[in-house]
Amino acid sequence: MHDHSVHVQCSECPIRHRAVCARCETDELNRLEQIKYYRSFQAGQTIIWSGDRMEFVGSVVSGIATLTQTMEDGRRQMVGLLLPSDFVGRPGRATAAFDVTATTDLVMCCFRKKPFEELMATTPHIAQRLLEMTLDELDAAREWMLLLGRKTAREKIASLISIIARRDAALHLRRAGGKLAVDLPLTREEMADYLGLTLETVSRQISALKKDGVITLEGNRHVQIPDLDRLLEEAGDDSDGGMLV
Amino acid sequence: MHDHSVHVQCSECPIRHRAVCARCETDELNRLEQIKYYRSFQAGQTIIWSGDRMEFVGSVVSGIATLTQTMEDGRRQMVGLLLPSDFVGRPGRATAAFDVTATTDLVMCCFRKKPFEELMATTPHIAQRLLEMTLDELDAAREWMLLLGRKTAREKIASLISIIARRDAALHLRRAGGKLAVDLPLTREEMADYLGLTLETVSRQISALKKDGVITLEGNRHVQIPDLDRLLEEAGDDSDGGMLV
DNA sequence: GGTCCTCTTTGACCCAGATCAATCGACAGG
DNA sequence: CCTGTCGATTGATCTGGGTCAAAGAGGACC
Repeated sequence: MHDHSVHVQCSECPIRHRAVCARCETDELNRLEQIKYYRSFQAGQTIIWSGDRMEFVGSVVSGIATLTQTMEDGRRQMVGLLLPSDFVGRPGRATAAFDVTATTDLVMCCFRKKPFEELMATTPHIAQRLLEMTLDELDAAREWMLLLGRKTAREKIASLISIIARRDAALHLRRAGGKLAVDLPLTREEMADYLGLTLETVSRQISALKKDGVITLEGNRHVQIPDLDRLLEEAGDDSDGGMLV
Repeated sequence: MHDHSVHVQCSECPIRHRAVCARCETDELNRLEQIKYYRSFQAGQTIIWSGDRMEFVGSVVSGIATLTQTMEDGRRQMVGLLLPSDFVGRPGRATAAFDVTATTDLVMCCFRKKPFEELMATTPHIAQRLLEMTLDELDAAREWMLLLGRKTAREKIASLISIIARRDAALHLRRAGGKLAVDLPLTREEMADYLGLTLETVSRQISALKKDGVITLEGNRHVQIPDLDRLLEEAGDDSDGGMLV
């Protein structure tokens, strides 16, 4: 579909970011220059919240946003993690029984809903592309459900790290000389919300994985993976899913 | 969108089924008479399994099918429940890291993949309709994730019952005189796989809900709901989502 | 009737992960 | 320098739901 292999700074985006904005470079959506605009959010800023409606659809250019659902008593479950190139928003009727929050400073490439819908109706490509992306997300959600329902805390942590590593690899981010490394873009608490755990358990399991040599830590966020197969095994994934070349 | 209010026997389907086949009656997909065919599966029959690919896309006419993911050691998590009018299959490339199994005798309204894809490319309506449905499924998956990650066993059971009740209501199935009742289409074990529990816990929690008067049981499968609000409260859902009427 | 067989219920016990609480490190401001 | 804040770690204890085991409740079939 896309060729994500470009590493240079995206020339179109008004801000600086680590990875090239794949969406901007190659996507069909890019044809829609007329109705496209960029929007920045600060870390911690809520973009929409339950009951409210989002007036745009768009994709993440840089930074990270999360979708979370919250119960009355405060229990929170993350239901979506939006990394660069991910799409949010629902053409057609409103969705949004969940919050969308920027966890880092965030730039999104947005399209106003109305004109976007009109364009979608006249351009089969757009709807098909969007369907493709939504189906990918649905697949990811289903793997996530397996994780939430059946995996142990240790497996959940290992899965999360390998998921982020996979995403990074897909965007051709850091792949420094054989040794695989990822930056966890989330706090322990956010990881806990992602995995359906408490932050204490997350911390303990990360420590355990470190002690067992599955990962090494540098600071709180930077994780090195000496042996990817080992990590995938810990994650309980039966297939590597062709993660890395 | 659809008008599901018809109660009569669907005149198009070659088989008999309780509810009208909403898809057959009103859907755009129905225009595709030429490439449409019906297919029956026996209860327990596996339709596709991991690694295999499904050669068709289609929607459930009658009966129930499940999508499940299985880990090497046998842990299973249901990731999709296909009730009449639900759609399965992925136009474009193959997905299917999960099994699709008929849990009851099942009839599906199928379209061969190739011609369906071609039709989708020329008919914007189809792709948009499919996108709409996929987004609905994604929303459902996200609520499911909240359930799996954060709800207690009791809340999970109450949620499952209310989800099935909602689905039944949407299809205008049984709504006998004020008192709401549903048939659980799943065994205790299947419910457990749905909810990320064990079958023993499912059984215990159903007994507990019965003892507390939230539901009454008639046989193993037939559940009466004397007070819907009470059930929704037990489910921990903050909104009734306009469930009935 | 009796005997499988599958699904379900119930009991007893245990453990993974939650909860409560203390401590630590990094960093910002005064 | 001290102090406050925020995130992370670690310890002690508790508990919801898993595990293991036994028994009940229908069918279906002989």
